[in-house]
Amino acid sequence: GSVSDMLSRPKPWSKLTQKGREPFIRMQLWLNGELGQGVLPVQGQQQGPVLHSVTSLQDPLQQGCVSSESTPKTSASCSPAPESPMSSSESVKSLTELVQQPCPAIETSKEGKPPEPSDPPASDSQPTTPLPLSGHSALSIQELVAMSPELDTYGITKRVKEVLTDNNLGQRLFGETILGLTQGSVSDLLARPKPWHKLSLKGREPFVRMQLWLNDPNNVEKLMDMKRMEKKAYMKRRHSSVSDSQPCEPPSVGIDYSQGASPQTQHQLKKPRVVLAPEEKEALKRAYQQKPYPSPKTIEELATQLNLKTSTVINWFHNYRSRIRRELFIEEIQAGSQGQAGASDSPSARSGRIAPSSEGDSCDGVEAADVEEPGGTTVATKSQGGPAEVAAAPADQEEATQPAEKAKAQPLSSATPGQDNGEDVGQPRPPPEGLTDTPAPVPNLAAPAAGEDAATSATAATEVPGAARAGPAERSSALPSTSAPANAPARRPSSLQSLFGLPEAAGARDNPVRKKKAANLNSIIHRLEKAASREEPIEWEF
DNA sequence: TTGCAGTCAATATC
DNA sequence: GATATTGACTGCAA
Repeated sequence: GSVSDMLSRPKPWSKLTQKGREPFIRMQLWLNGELGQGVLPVQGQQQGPVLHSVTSLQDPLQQGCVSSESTPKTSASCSPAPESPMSSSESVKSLTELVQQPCPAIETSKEGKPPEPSDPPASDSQPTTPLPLSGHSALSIQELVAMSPELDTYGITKRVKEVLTDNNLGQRLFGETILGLTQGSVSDLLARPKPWHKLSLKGREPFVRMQLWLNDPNNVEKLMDMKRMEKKAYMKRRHSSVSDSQPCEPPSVGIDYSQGASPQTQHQLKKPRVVLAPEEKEALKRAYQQKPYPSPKTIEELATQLNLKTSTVINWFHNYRSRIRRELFIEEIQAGSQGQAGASDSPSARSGRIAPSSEGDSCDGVEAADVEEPGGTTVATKSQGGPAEVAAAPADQEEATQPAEKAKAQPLSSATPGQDNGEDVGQPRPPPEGLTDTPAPVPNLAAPAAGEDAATSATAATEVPGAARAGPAERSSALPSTSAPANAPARRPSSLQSLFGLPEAAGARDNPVRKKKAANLNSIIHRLEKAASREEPIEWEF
């Protein structure tokens, strides 16, 4: 609590008492890398000699491997901290160099992690956590991250991808060896890196590792070695298993996370993964469009109607929101680089990437929805009225939330009130109380087959334009709104486009973009709604 | 308590 | 076989 308070409402130095300054000194030292982890004498004793107590904390850090990071497996990676306490001013500098320059010390592979492939088991206890940036970076990775200068996450991932593909190195190997992440995470990270400033300290870690790895002149070599070793181990295992007539072990080499319980038991214990049917996803997406933050009641209903567990619905919304947010990030990046100096290569390339994701129903629900027709003509209609409609949420409707949303989002879209499915499409709704909303039942799952797309788009469709409009509060912050006043819906599109550097034309068909925007809008709206319902005076920084 | 970030890991897709 | 997608989970912050 104290920390939270201090971080959010720091007092000016001059107003702090000696004691009050202590935490700041600690923070500064920590930022400078002079304060390692260790047990802080919380309260008490350290009184007077603030610095004294603080300095005493250095020790733990300098001793060899830092903990959390390095896996116990092999101690090899824990080289003693070569560089001890850096002076505050220097620390940052050296760190910068460390991260930005060739870093021979990054001993990514070998000992750092999965020990000999031949004995994969070792790793399973701690599947993740590998790597050890050892060598001169005896600083814990967290410290490196904390002190790291802003990194170009997009550029880093781009380079990593290049190196990996050029050398025919897989994500799995790279992830497990260098990042301590699983293949899926790596894939995700490489495909959709978040901008540095949007990352938490933890989220920055993989990027710092990647940067360090890129700086390592022997990076590829090391990874290749690992690859070879894995292969060797695999063959070895295969042989032995065959000869032992053992049920074949999972083919994956290296880190064998599947170890532990016998495969069979494991299998039985595992609960099957839920796989949502396309219709279910559609329904959820539609529900999302209506209400990105459904109330528990709505969730219940959705779950019931879709015959899903409420937790599944909840998770779905969480994941969806979060993924959409991420998509937006990339778009921002792309737009940014695009906009800038012709942003050479990358941008274009990326755009390609994005699109795909959006099309699929990956996360962009929103998108999926609106997509379609270039010209924006979505076939929206399709009102499904359909039966299947998961009636989403009657209940919700009342939720204050909607109003705001509609108030904003909808306006644009709808010139057509009421649209078929009643999805909120509505005209600009008045104030919060807006119970008015038409209950937009959860979209019908059964969207008319007709042009699926179209169908899907239905809802969104109606809002397509809106999507664009969705105005991104968040974004706006990033980009000066070139335009329109917050409430000028009509103009939104253009402003967004400019924000994203999307040519009008392109924008029209660039569904993905719009979708994201729509999603973003939803989120913003939700907040607004919340605020509205609370009647809290809120200052929005758009 | 709620929402989110970051991940894992199963599954789908290429 | 490698990579992409995605439901679920953990931990943290507000």
